[in-house]
Amino acid sequence: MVSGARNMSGKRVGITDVASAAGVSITTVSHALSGQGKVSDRTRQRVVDVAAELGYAPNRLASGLRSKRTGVIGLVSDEVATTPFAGRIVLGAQEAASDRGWLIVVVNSGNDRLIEQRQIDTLLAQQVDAIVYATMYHRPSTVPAALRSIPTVLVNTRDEGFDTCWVVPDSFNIGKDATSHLIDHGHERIAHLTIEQPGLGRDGRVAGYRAAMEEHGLAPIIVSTTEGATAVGGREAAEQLFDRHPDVTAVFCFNDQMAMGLYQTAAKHGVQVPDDLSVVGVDNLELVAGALLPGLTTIALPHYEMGRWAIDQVERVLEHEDPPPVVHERYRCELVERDSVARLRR
Amino acid sequence: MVSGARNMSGKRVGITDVASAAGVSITTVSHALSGQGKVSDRTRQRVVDVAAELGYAPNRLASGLRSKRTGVIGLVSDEVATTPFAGRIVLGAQEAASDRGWLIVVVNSGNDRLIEQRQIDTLLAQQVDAIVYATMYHRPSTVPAALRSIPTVLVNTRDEGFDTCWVVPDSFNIGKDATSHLIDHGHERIAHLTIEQPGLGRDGRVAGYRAAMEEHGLAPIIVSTTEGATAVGGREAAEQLFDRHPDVTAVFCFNDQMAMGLYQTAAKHGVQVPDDLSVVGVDNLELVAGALLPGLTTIALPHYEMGRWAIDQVERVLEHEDPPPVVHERYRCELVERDSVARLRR
DNA sequence: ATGAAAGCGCTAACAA
DNA sequence: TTGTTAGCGCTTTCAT
Repeated sequence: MVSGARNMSGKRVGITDVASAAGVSITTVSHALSGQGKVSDRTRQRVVDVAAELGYAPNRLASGLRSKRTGVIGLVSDEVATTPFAGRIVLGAQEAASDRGWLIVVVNSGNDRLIEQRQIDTLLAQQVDAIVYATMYHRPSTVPAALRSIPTVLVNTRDEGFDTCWVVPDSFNIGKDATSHLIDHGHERIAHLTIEQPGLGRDGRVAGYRAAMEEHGLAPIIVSTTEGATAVGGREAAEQLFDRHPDVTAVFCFNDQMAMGLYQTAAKHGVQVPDDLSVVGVDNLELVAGALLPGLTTIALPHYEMGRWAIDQVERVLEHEDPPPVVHERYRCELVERDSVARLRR
Repeated sequence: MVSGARNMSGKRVGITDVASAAGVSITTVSHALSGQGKVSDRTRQRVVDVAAELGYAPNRLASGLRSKRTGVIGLVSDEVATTPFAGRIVLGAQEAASDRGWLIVVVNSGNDRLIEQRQIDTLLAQQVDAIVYATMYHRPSTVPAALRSIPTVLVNTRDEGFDTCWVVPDSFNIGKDATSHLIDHGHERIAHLTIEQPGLGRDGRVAGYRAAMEEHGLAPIIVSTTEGATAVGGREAAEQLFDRHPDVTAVFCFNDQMAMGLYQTAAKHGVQVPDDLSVVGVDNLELVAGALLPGLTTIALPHYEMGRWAIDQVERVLEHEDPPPVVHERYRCELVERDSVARLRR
């Protein structure tokens, strides 16, 4: 039978319909379908068959009310629209939830504390089992106090004053791996294009870049912009770079969008990528890294994986009566090779 | 009081806690808070104050079970991650829902009918009040039969065999407006770069382009690619264009990504945008249209607005006992001017 | 192994 | 205007 089926009185098929059709009590139906309690195999099979035939699906409102478990997880994020990142986190969380028959309710605050508070209240009133709190950029945050009353997992962020599970990208190694990749290709005069504004992601990448350079006895060249991590910012930083350090042979950019700006400024100056200049970005935004010519070698941010990880942790917390130990994770990020890095010929 | 507050027995504050604290019955609390039934202003005020003080929020599971209204809307989409479009639709729906104290549950099918069916079953079991069914690209679809048992609004798509509200972009006028904009700037040899694969969005834009050209007695030049609506497809189509129609002075591209490919091929051929070639795209993807140099003039797709519209329709259907007339909408799309169109000097 | 009954927290119908 | 009572459709105790 099709889902959303009705019984003869026009109401959605309920547990009593199944019980009477199978000739058992509603308790037995509940037991047979949920796998709880003891039911003979013959009875169980009959109940399952009848339920399928009638197109029965338990009303999750009623079961949630009684069992205190709704199978709904709230996902609070600061932005869901400006970048495709949000989508990847949501998708990972969603697929992990779907595997367990759970649902994700996404709300977004637009970085407004009042709206955020209201949204969380709505989620709590809806009796969500847990909340995943995600920020679109790797940065610290102070999560609303209301989250302390419910299992919470943080994605892309952490809160000094709140001891709960979190997962972030390993920003230090993003910087180190990107830079090492360029060093491995024979480059020595390697610049880092970044943004002025401090942040967990930015600072980690800068530190990783410095570490890789120093490890090889190379002098770091850091150029930053106040324009933000966009193509415009990339152009601005690139102009500074070409002006002050015309001899660099490779550049590690804070993100793919800044790398796009660098491509544009390079073209304007008649500098060819990768022949005259090798470039590495961060994000692996298909829309940018995959679309640039030549394709941009970049480090992929593990948004999908972090979304999945968050739901794994939610399950771990919900399955254990006594709270399991709090876990933190720094995801190592993969370098995605395209065509923007050339071996330096000396 | 903070939300998610507990009473002295450690349970979440309930309606009985409020009732006894305010010295009234739970019915009166319900009436006072919901605005239903008759309650004196003094009593209402007292109840509201006490509820606020105790941090009470009604359990939406319990109220939904009784009232048959959950305040949760399901949003089914084929993709939520690959493009920022999904985000805009979700955001619009979400903000409209939030205005009404509703919640949006997003599920995505990844274009897999089986997964789609399962996701919809989960939504129905969760007793969502309505479902918004959205596709990421403007195309026809056959929605699952289960949606006929619940108020449904279609976004970016319609179903021949299912008479329900839908909203799509006005693709014909996208083509017509984009082309007219170029004609208004004095261009006459205007090509249209598009994809081979037919579709509501593609076909409408092609028709609109043809209409505008014919209206001005100009000969249409259509170049299409089998590579898909990406930068790669744009490059491929652009190569054809420069090869076969080197004299065009303006191009209307199927979307921003193809326009990006055109920019790249133009640069390779030493053709300057906009001095030698004017370009118009479609989508207004900030990541592309805003990042290209020069900035791309493009037609914005009304994803956010369609998301909001869908929730408006949901409300209209839910508020009326007897189903109100089915409504369809073709959103006229706005041209966003940047710097890729120049007046033709003859 | 199965079923009767209680009750999750609320709203709707009805009584006072 | 306020309160009493009966469920909403399930799961959970506790009998049998």
